[in-house]
Amino acid sequence: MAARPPFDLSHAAISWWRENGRKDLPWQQEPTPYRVWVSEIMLQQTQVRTVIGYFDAFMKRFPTLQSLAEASEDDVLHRWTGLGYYARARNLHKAARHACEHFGGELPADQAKLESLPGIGRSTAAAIMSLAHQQRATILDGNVKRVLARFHAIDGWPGERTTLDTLWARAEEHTPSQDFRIYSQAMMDLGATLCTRSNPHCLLCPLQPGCAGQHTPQLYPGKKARKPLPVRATTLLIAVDDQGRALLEKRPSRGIWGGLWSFPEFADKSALCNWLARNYYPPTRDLEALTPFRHTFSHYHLDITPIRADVSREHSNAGRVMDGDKYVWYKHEDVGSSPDGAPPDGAPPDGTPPGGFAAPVVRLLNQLQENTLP
DNA sequence: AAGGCGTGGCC
DNA sequence: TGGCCAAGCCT
Repeated sequence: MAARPPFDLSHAAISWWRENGRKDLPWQQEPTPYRVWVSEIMLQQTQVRTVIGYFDAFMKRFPTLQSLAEASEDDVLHRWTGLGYYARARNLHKAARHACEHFGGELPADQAKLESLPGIGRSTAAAIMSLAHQQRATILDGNVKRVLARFHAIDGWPGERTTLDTLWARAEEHTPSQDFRIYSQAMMDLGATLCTRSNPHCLLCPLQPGCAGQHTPQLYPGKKARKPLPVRATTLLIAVDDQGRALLEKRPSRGIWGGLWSFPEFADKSALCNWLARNYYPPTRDLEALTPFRHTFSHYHLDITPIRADVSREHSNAGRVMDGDKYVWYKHEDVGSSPDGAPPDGAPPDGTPPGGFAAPVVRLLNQLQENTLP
């Protein structure tokens, strides 16, 4: 079998850009170091559409590096209003003054010197070097990270040192020695228009033939590793009356399942038993815990132990429990096969709660209905 | 090195 | 619908 020649990423990206790239952005006209610099700062964590509304006005007010340096910080911040990340504007102003003071009023064509200016990091410095000074330099912004992470199927979150190092290494390797200016712009355009975070257009992508992530783009770049969620435990009382109704409790509006209907919740079995004995006669037989199961929230796992207790409402001293606004005896065959969604109005204490159910409660109610509680 | 910084768009 | 993310950098 003949070895396939390695896919030439930069060549493919450059060819694509010549045909399909963006060439009419405001900062691409007269790409002077100053204009490229201002645009790159504005574009940090900010989408092109938003920046377009600010760039020309800013450049009109501060047409040169000198004019920016001579302006007051307040004036600069004023022109930045609405763009967000205002430290960018303060740094821009500081850097302009520094450049006037120490770099002869010009932005240096030197990556290290650029990076010494406040607000200019490795990638922004490279963008200025490449796009404005026409020197070979490697950028790695969010677009390029996404493109390269997919192209090389690089696992891991780019916020991690090792992942970031890998991405920089790949980025350096791909940077051509010719047309690096076009290459830089092409990679950003690919990330912004085709290799988007969601719904990338792989079929239109010039890198698709060599892309290791083309079938699973959603895996890249990797997401931040979540530290393992804490585990909490709770106990739910499934009190069932002689007609098969279950006691539900309306939860307080704050906290988990706020305002939803749930089974009465207790810290543990003994708290549950105390409550049961206080409000009903002690159950006729020992309470057996049902099979515990896990419900996961965004911020913790909740291990739920349901405990069923058959109670007789004839023999209850439940007057203080039976607050119709907070408790209801519920049988969901009265309303339908599933308690999903908002049940129709019902009159407590017998009937249907006028609100939603906590998710695990739906599961338990269905099992109760089908008599399949484990 | 993890978190803060702003606003707008996405599903 | 609210969490996640976007042409990052600084501390």
